[in-house]
Amino acid sequence: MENQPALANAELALMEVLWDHSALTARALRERLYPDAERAQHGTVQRLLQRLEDKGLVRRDRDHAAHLFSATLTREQYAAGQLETLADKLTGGSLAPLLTHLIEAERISSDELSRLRGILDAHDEAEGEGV
Amino acid sequence: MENQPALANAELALMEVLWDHSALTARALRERLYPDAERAQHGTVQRLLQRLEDKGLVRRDRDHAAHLFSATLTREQYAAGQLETLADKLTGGSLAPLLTHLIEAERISSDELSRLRGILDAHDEAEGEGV
DNA sequence: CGTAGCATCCGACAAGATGTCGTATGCTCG
DNA sequence: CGAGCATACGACATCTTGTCGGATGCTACG
Repeated sequence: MENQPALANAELALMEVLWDHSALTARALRERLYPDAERAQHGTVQRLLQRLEDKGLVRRDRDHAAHLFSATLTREQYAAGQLETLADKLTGGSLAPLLTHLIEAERISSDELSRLRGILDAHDEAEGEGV
Repeated sequence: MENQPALANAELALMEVLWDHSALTARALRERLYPDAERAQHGTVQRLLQRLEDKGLVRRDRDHAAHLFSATLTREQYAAGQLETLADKLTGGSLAPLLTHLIEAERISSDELSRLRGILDAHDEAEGEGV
């Protein structure tokens, strides 16, 4: 409901790394993000990390000399949140209009379509078992 | 493909008006966007309109003393484009992961779910008739 | 204990996007 | 022609983002 804020390029790039490696130090992050940097750029990473922490997307484990950083959300959770935000802003929270158009405009492969159908069906089954 | 750029607040507000009224003059737009403005703010609307035109989201009919402005995309088209952009950025273009999470997290009402199912089914039928 | 070395913290800044104006210029109609 | 309204557009203040650089802090080792 609180509409996850969108991430900018460098922030997203950093999150991508965190999504692929459960917990990393700022140094490890820097090595992956700026492998061939002349300048240290360690400050840059710290800054990004701090702002991401402020936004609630990164958790910081202070129990080590060099803090360990990890994502608070999975990529899928973040993505789903962005989708909700989008729907809230544009279609009153409803996903149907978005999907409808994408399908009608033939922008969704049949593979993808059957995958979606599979998701709905799977959910139906779960439904039967009560929550 | 070309990833429609996202719209900021004032721009989106203006598009909302255009989506509700096929073609309007800048003046009509201003009256709806800033109904109780002290200052004229006509320049602001013109500026927004111009930037939106640059982004390709607004079309301008110059055949009248006061140009007539209209949206080049429907709200649904724009929304669908945003959804695609989102999927491209976060899930390699695939929608399934987004939907999966939303459904599993019970963020989609059953109403919405049957609507989605309806969309998929409708598409199946159309399928049979060839393109 | 002192200090080298690496981490964190945080102020600063440039660049770009946004929203807002003000003004110059242009068109139309009486 | 001139009034009145439109458009064109430069200018600005504000925000966000990405980047540094330097101050401060912690740790480990001689």
